[in-house]
Amino acid sequence: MTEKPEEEMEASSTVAASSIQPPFSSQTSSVFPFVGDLFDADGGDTDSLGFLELLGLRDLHHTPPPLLFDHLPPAAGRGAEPPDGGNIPATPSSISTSSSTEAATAIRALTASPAAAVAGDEGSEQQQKTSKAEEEGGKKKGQKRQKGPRFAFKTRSEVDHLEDGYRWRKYGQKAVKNSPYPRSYYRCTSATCGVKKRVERSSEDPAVVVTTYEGQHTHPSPILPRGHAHQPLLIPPPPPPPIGLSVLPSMGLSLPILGSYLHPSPATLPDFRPAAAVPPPLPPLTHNAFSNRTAAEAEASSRDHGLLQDLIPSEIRKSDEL
DNA sequence: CGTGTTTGACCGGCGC
DNA sequence: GCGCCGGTCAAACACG
Repeated sequence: MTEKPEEEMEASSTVAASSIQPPFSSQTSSVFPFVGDLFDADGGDTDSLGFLELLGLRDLHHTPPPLLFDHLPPAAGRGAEPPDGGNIPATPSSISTSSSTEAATAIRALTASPAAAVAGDEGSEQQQKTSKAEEEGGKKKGQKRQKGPRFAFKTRSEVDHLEDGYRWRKYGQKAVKNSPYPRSYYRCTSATCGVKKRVERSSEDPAVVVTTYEGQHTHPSPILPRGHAHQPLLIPPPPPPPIGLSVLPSMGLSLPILGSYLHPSPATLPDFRPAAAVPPPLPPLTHNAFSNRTAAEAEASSRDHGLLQDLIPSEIRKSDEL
């Protein structure tokens, strides 16, 4: 409720996220659809490409892919309203185990308003504390404390907290009004990273987890979860995501990647555009996607494509290369 | 012992 | 000004 204004703002600026059907089979439905409109703001040529285009999957987009969102109940997460929580479903293991079939994830990328984007910085860590200073220093009371870029997306998963390659520390949990499910607050464990994320289940559809990322990772390499160290998560050095540009990995990226996007170095955010600037979180990769390739293989490819290969099936990659 | 989770309290923003 | 609510802190606890 109180967040409505904020969210509405985001919603208006971000528009509904269009989901793209993953090139992968339904199994890898964990791919996320990115918000086309959102990124559309960036360039006019992005017809229905949106995020994917940014990711460089233009070829894939040439065919308007069905929106995953369509699968989600309109009301899920308050429907049009951007749910506050959005997390990146990045837990390959979780996804693969829990929702290989219902891994369908819809992403809703939300970005803070331009002002927010500008104001938002990695300092989100102490947003609360700093927010005060900010408000006093420059912001007005009427303005809600704006944080760094935010994007939220929905994921169908049994697990609330999806692994995205980064390590998160839970620092709070609160019951949310109008929702039987509590909202969990996570913060990147990296001392220098102030990225936060909120995770909550949709009251409309318990199967849907809404994850909201806030801020950008300042560290290039995501940390693999302890228990998942053996997982073939490829985390190539974060390709400096040209914000507001066009090269964002689209689907297929593992959460780790997502993290990278979240972490475009502050230096690259000079003129950060709210919607187009922030790449939406990547969809939780399905382990399946990885399983198809060997780590070595992926690694090799990662050199060329960075993270995309992880997500994109070789077939698709081929087309991409072509 | 280090790391992460749980949980109640506290703080601040916002609407009435 | 008051109350509600979201968000965060921090101590206690659990686990490997």
